[in-house]
Amino acid sequence: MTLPERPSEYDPRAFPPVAVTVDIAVMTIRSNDLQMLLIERGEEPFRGTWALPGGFVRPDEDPAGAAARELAEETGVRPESAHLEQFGSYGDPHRDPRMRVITIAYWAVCSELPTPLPGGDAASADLVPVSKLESGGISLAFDHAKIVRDAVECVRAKLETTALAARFCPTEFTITDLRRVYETVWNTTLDAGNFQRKIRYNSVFDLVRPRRSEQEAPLRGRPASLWTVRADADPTLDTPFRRRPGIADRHSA
Amino acid sequence: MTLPERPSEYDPRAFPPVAVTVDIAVMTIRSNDLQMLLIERGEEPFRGTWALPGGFVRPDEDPAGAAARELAEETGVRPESAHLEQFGSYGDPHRDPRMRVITIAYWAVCSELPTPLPGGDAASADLVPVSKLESGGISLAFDHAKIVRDAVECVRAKLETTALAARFCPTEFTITDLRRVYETVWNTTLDAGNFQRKIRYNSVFDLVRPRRSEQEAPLRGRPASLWTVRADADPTLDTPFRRRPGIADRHSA
DNA sequence: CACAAATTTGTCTTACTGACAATAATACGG
DNA sequence: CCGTATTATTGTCAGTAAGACAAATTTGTG
Repeated sequence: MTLPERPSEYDPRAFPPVAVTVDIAVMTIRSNDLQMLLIERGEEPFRGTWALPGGFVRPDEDPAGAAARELAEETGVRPESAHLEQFGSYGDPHRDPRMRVITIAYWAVCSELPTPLPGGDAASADLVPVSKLESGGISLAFDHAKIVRDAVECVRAKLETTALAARFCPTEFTITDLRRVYETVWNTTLDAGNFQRKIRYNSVFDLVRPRRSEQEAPLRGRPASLWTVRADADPTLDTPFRRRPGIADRHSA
Repeated sequence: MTLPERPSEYDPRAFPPVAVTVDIAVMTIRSNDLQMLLIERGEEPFRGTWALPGGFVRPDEDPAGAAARELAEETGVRPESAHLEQFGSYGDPHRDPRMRVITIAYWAVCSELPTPLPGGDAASADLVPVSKLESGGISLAFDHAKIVRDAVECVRAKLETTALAARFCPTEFTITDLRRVYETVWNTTLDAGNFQRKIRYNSVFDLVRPRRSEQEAPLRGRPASLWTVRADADPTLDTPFRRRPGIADRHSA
């Protein structure tokens, strides 16, 4: 059941107006750190405060389309080069002081985020380390702090069961690249040898070239082979990776 | 960012009206079958068609509150006796022929669902086997078929990592009760001995009484001990249960 | 050529799973 | 009281995967 049955309520204007928006938590790895794209609000309320990029769902648009459009408009990320996924809705009656706003939240993961341009309605845009957001070092507009927390947890959890980690990398990547993604996002360290084995066993990953090409990052040591993900989406891993609670924390040192 | 910055767009009435609803996929186990509570619509559109219970999010209400209220109103389930969880939003511009309606979808799991009363705005309400919904034997209003599919998958997946299965049972249950939940929801069979071991090892479950009390169902055989879940919520299992693809299908015979 | 720095492979121990057998506790019918 | 049916619980054993390391391989550099 979606609409009430009493005829008086058929008239949409009988209800106070509601706005529907999308907010997008775009994550990437930069300088060995999980970072999130935030914008600095140019208008009240929360002028000058950091917030998630987002915007209205247009009348002819479904939310997923709106998210893809906003992603392109505000971050310059081509929708097909990023993984975009809905993870929840936030509709506290007073989350926006101006009026009732229900937002549908998406997370996105991409490699090679173009340097953020202060386009759209944002005063400026920047990548912010997720660790700073989690430690409360940066306060966010509206209820975006909670949305960010939930988005990060979604991505962390999804690394366990799917090949999402590869979305942080270019189409071709080394196993070490992939391991660094896990280590960065989970903020932990993983044994290189054991990790190698898991990837190699997983039918989701494909060996592309036995040797990494030139000019790539580590100029010393044995060159690594290049791999890809077999399917386009984020396929589920044959055997999941589990985050172990007791693993040493890289930042605790 | 949640609202556009151009002053002309501050006025909510500049936007075509949008309605926000919640829809709830209530699941329980009845007659050894996973069943979902559906209502038969009493009004157009889709009069006489089965649909998920749900309704408007009121102006002063957050979506979770609306879901809990509708759950109580339309199914008689006390919110604290069920596990209610949001799992997605559905906002295709034409999912409701009358106007733009965005719905926030919840799934709920409970034991002992009171016999559904055709209250609220529904012509009638009934429990329907999920197998019938999955086989396409019953067609649903709006996009509720997809919502149902997603809800069932959410619950199936959540059985893997959390103690949600216990929500299908009364507070005290036997390990066999719990195993039947897994078997029913996943439509599979599990080895009783191995299942026993997993539950016993899991710190989430607590032995309550060494012997099941009288008058309980199986009047023959060795009586089973009673167990509970340690915490209130649906805590994550120490070691997850994995759905194996190749397990024998109980309905294939 | 020795060395450093990576990647990759190997070894060994431990833990968990799945299949299946054995034991324990109860009801019931003689 | 005894044997049998039935269910719950415990035990066994082989196969698989994980974690901790160690070793070998491949390259660049001095």
